[in-house]
Amino acid sequence: MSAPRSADQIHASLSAQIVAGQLRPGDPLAEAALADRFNMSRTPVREALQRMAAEGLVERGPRRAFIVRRMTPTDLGHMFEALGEIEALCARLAAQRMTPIARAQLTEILAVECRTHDDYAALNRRFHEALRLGAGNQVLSDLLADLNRRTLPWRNAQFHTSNGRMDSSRQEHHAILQAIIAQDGDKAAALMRDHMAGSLAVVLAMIAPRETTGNPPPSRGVTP
Amino acid sequence: MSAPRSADQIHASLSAQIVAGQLRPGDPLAEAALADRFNMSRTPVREALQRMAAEGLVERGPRRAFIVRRMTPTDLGHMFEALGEIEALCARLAAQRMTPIARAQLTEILAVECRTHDDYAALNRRFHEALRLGAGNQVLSDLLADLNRRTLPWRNAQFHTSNGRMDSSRQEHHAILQAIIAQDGDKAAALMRDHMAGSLAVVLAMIAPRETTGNPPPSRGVTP
DNA sequence: GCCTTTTGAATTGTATACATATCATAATAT
DNA sequence: ATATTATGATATGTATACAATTCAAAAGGC
Repeated sequence: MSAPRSADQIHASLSAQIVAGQLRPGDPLAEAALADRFNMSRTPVREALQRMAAEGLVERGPRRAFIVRRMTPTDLGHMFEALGEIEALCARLAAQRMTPIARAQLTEILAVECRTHDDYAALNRRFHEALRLGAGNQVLSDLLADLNRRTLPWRNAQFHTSNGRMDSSRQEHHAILQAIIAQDGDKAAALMRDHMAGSLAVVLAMIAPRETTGNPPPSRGVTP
Repeated sequence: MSAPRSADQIHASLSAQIVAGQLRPGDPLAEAALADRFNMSRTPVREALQRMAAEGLVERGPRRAFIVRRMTPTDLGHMFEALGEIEALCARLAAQRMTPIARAQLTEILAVECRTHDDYAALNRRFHEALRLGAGNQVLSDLLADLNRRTLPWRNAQFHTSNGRMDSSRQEHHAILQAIIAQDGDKAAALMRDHMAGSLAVVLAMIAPRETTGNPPPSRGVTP
């Protein structure tokens, strides 16, 4: 059996709280307080925080204390651009490389009916995941997963936006699917770029007015 | 003054030894031995190793001991493909965004004469660095820096290859420069993709015959 | 003879004590 | 009154002791 390592539990718990918005950018992460809260010593807490720092989820604040990572508007723009471009790159590779079977599975994913936001979030996740797998590059897939995790605290803001976004997002997914079935890599990439830009513009518009290095509106639900 | 932190020193030292080939893939990194070698306790050694693990330079071996990261041939292919594609992406963005001044500086970099391999390695580094800056995206720039560090142990093998590669690499650089001056993003990206593929094919050809999860030939000099 | 079980050593994971740096507060001199 | 310096508290950085786990080797049963 795999031994339960304390540091891993802390890492998972803190990461989840950060991406869920329960811990917000700028919040302090004092070692002693966390050790007390998890009923553990500072050592595994430090390990978890150091790993999260390397992953870009937390940063150093005053007194070299760890704080939940803040983002300048410029940082957010760069991160979302990188996310969109690499996702577009994966779409192009997927169009070139997916097997007929994989294309059929991708079609199946989009054929599922869903009404609630949670349903659609799950569908959306499956769609993008299938595309990442279809690109056939583990490194790019890992990069996307990382960027997704790091932007999740900010993307969750999309929940409150119009339901219309859900419908247009779905149409864009189908357009991308058609391009992939046609094995038109450039078109798939261009469509995916627009798709990501559209969904992320909503986030930026919601975040820009607020102070950006501070706290994004806490909420649940993801609709890229 | 900034306090000298032991963990940072160890991290820098070990990272340098790994990318330089003095520590080779699969080599064990026992905590006690390293602590003894650096005349420090295990705590900062563990911190350095954990950060390097998150950065992808080391991995876990038997007994959960840290070892220098190994790579399957598939992993290497994925990593080099990701490197080439993102570099191409940056070239396209740079073509769209570089100011006339930045373009002039890029031209200057390529105008410098150089005869030794070290000279050319420096020129090459400056060229790619200028392009990353020109893309104007810190996140993509960081991603490239990471991928470069992680592939450095394997790319160093290129040193022994023919001098002809240096000349053709130089010609490819000039072609990319022309595309950027013409602000032709797609062409710059395509040229960069070919450029990276060409230089990395040399590495793969040299590595493929050997056992790939083991050790790359140790050497110095980089010529992407 | 081969497989299973047990036992042991060696290494990593965790806890705690101590050292050190950083920031805030207050006191003092100008 | 303001600026500067001293001083103290609080949090992080490091060292060391202990616990737990893992792998290997040897002993025993089939």
